[in-house]
Amino acid sequence: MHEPLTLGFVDELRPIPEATVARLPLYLRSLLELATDRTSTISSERLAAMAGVNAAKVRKDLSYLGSYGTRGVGYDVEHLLFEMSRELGLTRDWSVVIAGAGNLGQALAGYGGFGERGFPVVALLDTDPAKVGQTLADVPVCHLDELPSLVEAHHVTIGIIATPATAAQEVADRMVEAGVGSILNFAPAVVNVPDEISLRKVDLAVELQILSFYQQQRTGSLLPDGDALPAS
Amino acid sequence: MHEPLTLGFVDELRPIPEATVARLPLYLRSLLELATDRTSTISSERLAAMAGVNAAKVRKDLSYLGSYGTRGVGYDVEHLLFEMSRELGLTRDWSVVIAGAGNLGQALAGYGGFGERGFPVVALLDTDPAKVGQTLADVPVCHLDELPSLVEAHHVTIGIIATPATAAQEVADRMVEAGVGSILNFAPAVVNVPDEISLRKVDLAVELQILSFYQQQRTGSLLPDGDALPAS
DNA sequence: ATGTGTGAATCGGTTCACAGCC
DNA sequence: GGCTGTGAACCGATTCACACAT
Repeated sequence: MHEPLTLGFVDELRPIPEATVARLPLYLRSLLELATDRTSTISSERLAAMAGVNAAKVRKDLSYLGSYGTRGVGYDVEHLLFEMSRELGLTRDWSVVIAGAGNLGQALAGYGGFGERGFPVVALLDTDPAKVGQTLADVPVCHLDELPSLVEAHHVTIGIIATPATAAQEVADRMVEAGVGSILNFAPAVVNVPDEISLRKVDLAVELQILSFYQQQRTGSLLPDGDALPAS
Repeated sequence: MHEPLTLGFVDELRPIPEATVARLPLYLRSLLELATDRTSTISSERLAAMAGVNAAKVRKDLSYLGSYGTRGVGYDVEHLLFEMSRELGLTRDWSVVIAGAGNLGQALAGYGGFGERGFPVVALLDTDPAKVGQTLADVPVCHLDELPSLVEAHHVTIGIIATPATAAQEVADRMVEAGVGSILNFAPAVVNVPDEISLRKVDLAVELQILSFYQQQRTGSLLPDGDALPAS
């Protein structure tokens, strides 16, 4: 029984838990707010309140980045902001393409939040000849076949899938083939990618169905006929 | 303040783990696919492959719903579909309002996926007088002040927040006040709601930042100067 | 006195492995 | 023989609680 020697690739030798990684952007957002407020120092307690988590979690999470706090005082906002941005890889831009120039794809392209936060959208991709060549939300619509050259020209690292479910796997395959290293999938379909590619998914209908479950639990037994709450 | 030890409300006496609830919609999707294929029976192994999880997880998850499988055979697709729909509360429609008639709100309203799956969007809400009164993507745009009457008239149970971050908490408060029981928040802000309200969040920028982290880990050490592959 | 950093305890969820039923 | 259902083992993540630094 031998360890598969630090599996994967080299990696720096700090194993930041996945759950922590998922929260770092929350802290980052809070820190940015504090920075514009000219707040110079923040305690785990207050940062926790801002990020919507508890203080113990904040301290443990931040400790994975290093010992950037000062006992009895708190964390220096600027310094923490810097270290966290570095850790998250936000000291540079990461170019993005969005596959699927439909409703959702266009909205995502037009959603200011991306470019501003260091994720410039370099193209929308579609196969519909009526769409290719247009510029929607300031983003050129290219044919999906252009993917490899776009990736090369703009050093695209992230692909967003906003196509119908049926096209999702095909598009993902082509993204991986073209050299995209990370994929965010909005299509309601399971997509498979090689282990070395990062994949996250957001399924809007699934989110509603989860809410439906809990709603059902609360109202279900009381209201067989699906009417609203009786005024308490 | 009458909190019985079994926290919350009565509930049926099976405690379906949160992680399981979040996967049920995935199974549901797979089962719907199977049903249209006229497949009558499915093993945990095959269902797992379709849903992108492993077989042990499928069996444990499904066992929370009841013993609906047949040893040596598998699960009856139709029956499982029925039970799962019931459990998820999908035997009835749940009306939805979307706050924020901007880019994202409009896209969500136009996203066919919702209405089709039992979540009719009854209104977009905004405070911009230029938008109120229009019909976008077949959905009427109403003033946010209309929220209480809309909730009452259409038995709205789910609110989607697609406003700027600054408006999110205010909108959430008004939704809760109006009687909405579940909220899906797309705004990049932490919103607080009472314990009895279900809240889920989807933050697009956060998703990209998480991908950025892992991308960084892989390429980071190799490319001190922040440029991409030394092609060209 | 205050608030971080972190081992230790705990919890929820996943995986294993096999008994039980078809 | 094949596949489900489920205790038991395991693993990652959360929470606790306190020593330690300022």
